[in-house]
Amino acid sequence: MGERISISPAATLLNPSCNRCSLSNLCLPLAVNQQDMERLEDVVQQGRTVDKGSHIFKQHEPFKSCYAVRSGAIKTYMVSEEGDEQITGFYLPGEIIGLDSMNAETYSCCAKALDRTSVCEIPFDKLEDLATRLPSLQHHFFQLMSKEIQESHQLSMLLSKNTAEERIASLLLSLSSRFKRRKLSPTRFRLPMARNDIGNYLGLAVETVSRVITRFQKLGLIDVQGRDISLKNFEGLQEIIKPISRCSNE
Amino acid sequence: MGERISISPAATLLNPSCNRCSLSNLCLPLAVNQQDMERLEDVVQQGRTVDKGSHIFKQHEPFKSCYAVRSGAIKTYMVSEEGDEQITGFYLPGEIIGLDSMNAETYSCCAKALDRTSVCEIPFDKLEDLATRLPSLQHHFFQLMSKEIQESHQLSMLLSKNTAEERIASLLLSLSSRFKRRKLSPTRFRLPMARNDIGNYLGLAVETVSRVITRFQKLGLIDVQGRDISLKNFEGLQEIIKPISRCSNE
DNA sequence: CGCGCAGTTGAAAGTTTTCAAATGCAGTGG
DNA sequence: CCACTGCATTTGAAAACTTTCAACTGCGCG
Repeated sequence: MGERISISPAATLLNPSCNRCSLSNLCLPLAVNQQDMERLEDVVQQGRTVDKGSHIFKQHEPFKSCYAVRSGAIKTYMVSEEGDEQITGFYLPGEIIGLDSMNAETYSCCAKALDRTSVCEIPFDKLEDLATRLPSLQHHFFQLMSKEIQESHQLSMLLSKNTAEERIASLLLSLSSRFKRRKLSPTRFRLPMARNDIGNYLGLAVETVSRVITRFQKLGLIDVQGRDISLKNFEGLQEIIKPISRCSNE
Repeated sequence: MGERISISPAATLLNPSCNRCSLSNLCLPLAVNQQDMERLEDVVQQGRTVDKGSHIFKQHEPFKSCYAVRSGAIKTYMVSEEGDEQITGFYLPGEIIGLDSMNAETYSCCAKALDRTSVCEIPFDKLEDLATRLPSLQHHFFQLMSKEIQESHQLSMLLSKNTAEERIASLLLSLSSRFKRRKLSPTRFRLPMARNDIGNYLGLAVETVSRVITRFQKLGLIDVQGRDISLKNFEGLQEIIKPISRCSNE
């Protein structure tokens, strides 16, 4: 299949004043000096662009790099022998994929662009090397990975204990907060993924996703037009999900 | 309640020849020189013992350390506002807990001993510090964390796509391979956790767990006596679960 | 303009859960 | 040492949520 990969003509996201990606405060928010900055730029290769539907990497390919999403959106998924996919995450600009493959010779999942997507490549060997010299980089990656574990645990919790409505409300609010983080509207956004993907990710049939979204619409919680969503009643959605809280003092 | 914590009188697991824990080839399999070894020993505090039912740490407590399990077994779980637990993992000797809290000021889950359990404490600040000087230690922790992400993703997959039978077969085989790793019998072992915990972890009602286990017994796949299990038909169990495989070439 | 896929909706079918209750096991105290 | 209490486990039957199957609608693109 045509995995069309091209180099973006101009690094439009670069901030010309310091030659630094405008998203770096999200994916690599490091306080480093000029010299370290240059080292970092030597490691991170900016500007690879992939078309919608193309892979950034595939399961079982040799693991070489992690990637930071610059624009677009990515889904990662594992494939079983029977051929069914399990989506393990959706990744938006400023987020990093490939962290789950750092323990192996090969990628443990596939990464596919949900839209036309631009990524920065972070070769793992160079990253490891630099991290030993840049404590803040090491610290940052420990944090990133730890966060990924935590989020995956929360997904497990969602899948294990929550109803279809709770799962979908939770996903919507997660997307909302991630858009907000990027200074975009937390209440009006376009879903980067198909209903199919939502269902797959949340362990629900497509039809269930559709029904729940329709129900939310009827309840006045959201307003949907295809993939365009606006959250009308934020608190209502929050009440649907069950937030994590303090450990019981048994 | 009574969180009785004591210091083990003698570090019985230490290998006297090199003063190194006999499990270190599992949790910290590093090729380091004598000097680095001493640094490492300065960081890892061995020999804290907790009674069955006691916590090693609790959600929302200040995060200070990760812990390596030396003996016994631990479950980690998150607690929601409503008070219901979600178990995020079972940890056996040679495995490390707390990796999901390295991105925050506080622990993101509780860790409770399923049996009388001994742990080695690994203060995070010292670990980070040493990791910048010991590339192999940094590498090892990247691997550990990556593996944890991967395993959590696989759990998500299990919860999202698989039936009760597949989930339980999968857990049994996971435990089996982890006992094998410790040179214990992979076919006969004692479950460290209650049926309740299994159900919680796998997103099933206790009753379902009980029924499936009974069914496996009737099918001749396993032989159960309370928590003592022997896997009679290993291949049969493997056929029940759907293994991960190569990415489809779409 | 029509094909094709994404999304929606309805009704029946299935797992799994919930509710209820019995049984077993273990630690406690008499 | 045994009865007792409490918790873990098992089992049965009904209820519930979600899935599956089928069919229809809608939108984007060639």
